[in-house]
Amino acid sequence: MADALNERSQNILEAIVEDYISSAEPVGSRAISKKHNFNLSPASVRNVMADLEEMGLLSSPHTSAGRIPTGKGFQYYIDTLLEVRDLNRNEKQNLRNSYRFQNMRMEDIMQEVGRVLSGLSQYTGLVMAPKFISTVFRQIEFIRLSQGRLLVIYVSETGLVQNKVIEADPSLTAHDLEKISNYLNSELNGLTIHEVRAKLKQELQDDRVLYDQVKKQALSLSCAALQEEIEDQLYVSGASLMLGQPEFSTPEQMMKMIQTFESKKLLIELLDQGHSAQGVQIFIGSESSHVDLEGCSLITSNFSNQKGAIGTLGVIGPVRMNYSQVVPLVDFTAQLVSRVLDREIEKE
Amino acid sequence: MADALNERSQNILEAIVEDYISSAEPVGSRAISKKHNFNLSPASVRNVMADLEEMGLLSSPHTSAGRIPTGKGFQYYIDTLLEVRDLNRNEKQNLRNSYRFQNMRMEDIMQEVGRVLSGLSQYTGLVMAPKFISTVFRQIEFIRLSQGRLLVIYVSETGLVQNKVIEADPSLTAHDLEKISNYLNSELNGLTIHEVRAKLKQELQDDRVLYDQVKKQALSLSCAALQEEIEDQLYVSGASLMLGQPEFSTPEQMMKMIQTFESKKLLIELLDQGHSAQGVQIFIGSESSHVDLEGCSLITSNFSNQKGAIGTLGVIGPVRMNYSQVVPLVDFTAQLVSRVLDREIEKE
DNA sequence: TGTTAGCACTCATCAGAGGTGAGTGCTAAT
DNA sequence: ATTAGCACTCACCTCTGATGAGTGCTAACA
Repeated sequence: MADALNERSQNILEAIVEDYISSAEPVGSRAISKKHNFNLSPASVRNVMADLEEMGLLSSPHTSAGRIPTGKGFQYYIDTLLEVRDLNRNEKQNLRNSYRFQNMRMEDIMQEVGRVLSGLSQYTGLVMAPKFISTVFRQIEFIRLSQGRLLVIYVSETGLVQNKVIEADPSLTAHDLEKISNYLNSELNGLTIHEVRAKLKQELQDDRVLYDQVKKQALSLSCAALQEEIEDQLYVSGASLMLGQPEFSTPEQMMKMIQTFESKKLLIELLDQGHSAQGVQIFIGSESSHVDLEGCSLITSNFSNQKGAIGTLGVIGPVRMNYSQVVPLVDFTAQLVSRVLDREIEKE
Repeated sequence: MADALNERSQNILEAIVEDYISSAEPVGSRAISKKHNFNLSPASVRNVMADLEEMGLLSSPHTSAGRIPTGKGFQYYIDTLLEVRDLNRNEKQNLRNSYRFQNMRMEDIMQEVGRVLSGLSQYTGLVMAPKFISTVFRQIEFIRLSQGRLLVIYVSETGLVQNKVIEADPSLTAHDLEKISNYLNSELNGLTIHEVRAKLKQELQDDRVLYDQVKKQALSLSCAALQEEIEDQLYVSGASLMLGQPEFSTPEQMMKMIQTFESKKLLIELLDQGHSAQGVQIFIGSESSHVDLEGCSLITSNFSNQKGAIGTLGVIGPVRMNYSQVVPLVDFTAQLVSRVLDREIEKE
């Protein structure tokens, strides 16, 4: 149906969307007929506009204002009109130079990526670290805290360090713990947490385990340490840039926006949705999807290393976003980060 | 000079400040003479107000509005009029129950404290983790990344895990690293980073070190790992509550506020200022101090364990803050956190 | 039949005018 | 010393009319 647009309608829709992207204001028929040389009078443009409005691609805030693209209109623009040009060599090099990953911890890299995404796009940058379950086991350490509580430190293949506290048999000595971690480090090295869990489950069913004290303790400890999910880590950068956008300029909208960013829950949910997809994904936060992100668009892409640890990064901005600029930025950055993750792994 | 206030002036100033705290609106003479039974006519109150204004404790936005306390006025109120009542047993127990520190990582505890501070005060909660330099050495681990880069994991006595990446001789084997970390773990245990540095410096000057390969490598690695500062960790909770305050309700002020919170730099600076003090401290962000925090007040207190790892927590809100409620909250929370830090240390 | 000029109409936005009320400072009476 | 009385100030609200951008419709035109 929407594909039934003839060329002229498409051109006009495109012109309206692009004008609206740069002005944030309703677009009138006169402006379209003038700026873009279609050789059409405003009246003709108006006719087309009326058709587009009927199809649900445009809307007018009130009778005597111009037209604004609807969510559906943006969707159509993105799906069929948007041409994403690749970055040229120069731009790629510039982007590479923007990132300084020398001797950075994984956390810092994530944060830095968010900062640069935000800085270059002038919207809000999001980076979600690789999910715990998809990371590859590298090393585990146990440190005794008081009262039978153990600090577990887990390091993934990519150098991501995570820790949690678990309850444990208070009679375990430091020496026991060392033996246990040595055992686990040699047994589990190179497996994803996913695989680790499968292996643990299998071994626990093996009766012979019962007779090997170290192995038994090791299994029960690692179960406690690795079975549960570790909270997702989301880095948000440049939230204040969002507040500068005219569509979020009222105090109420600002409040809502900051609250949404602060809780992170909704953002993580959204980033998760694109988690299995390849390449750049675009979500348009229309009326249909979550209320709290009405008027927002999210451009994301996954990054991963060769062993499969998958994270997601992206940019969130107003629906009226400069897609032709942001899409390649997100795309190339994801590739870049993927390469950095691979670099972290020691080639042995 | 300001202390030359007679009792009536003090009472009126107090009334004005408290009315203003609860209403956020200029306070008029009529309201004062009515609500507080001073048995004074509005006209008399006005006379006193005029005096207080002359002294710089009050100001009027324009001729026909009421009076607003100035920064100096608030300062006076805090210094000489504010009575901070202690929490009673019930309130203390409630507060204790608000915090759930069971099996939490240090990071989570900090975040949770921020959340609770913010939730109970309805302002913005701040928690700065103990400074790296003040923490007590517990354990260090080295993990090889690619290209001669080492991941250093440092665990403090309180279970705070920090990591960084350093360059290192690529020829070091995993076995070497284990020997080195074993050496360091036994040598440095129980020292603050401050003391560690002194010890390293001393040992490096000892010629005999040159002949002990392990010791030499250990020293050079630990220097690289522990010499530099690790960035301060600041947890900000409930920034959006700040935006709900009428004094920051314009879009511009909201933007400024969020930017200030986002960069964290200024906040860290401020929290640092009270870092050596004992007990609750109050900063009033008047015109004199930083522009970005004009109209804000900061209530902080340090927390520390017996070994001296010092962090800071607090609440930031409008100058027009409910000091009599927030001060005991901050105070008692700091005590609570201190006790939790001590609990983390294994009694051996 | 598609295009366009012309025209009446709509409606957000802005500036100015007038009214309202909270609050003040001053003065004179208590 | 305190206070009642009063003129005065000024932010705030509402009403008004003017302005102009933009629309929809109709009739003329190629």
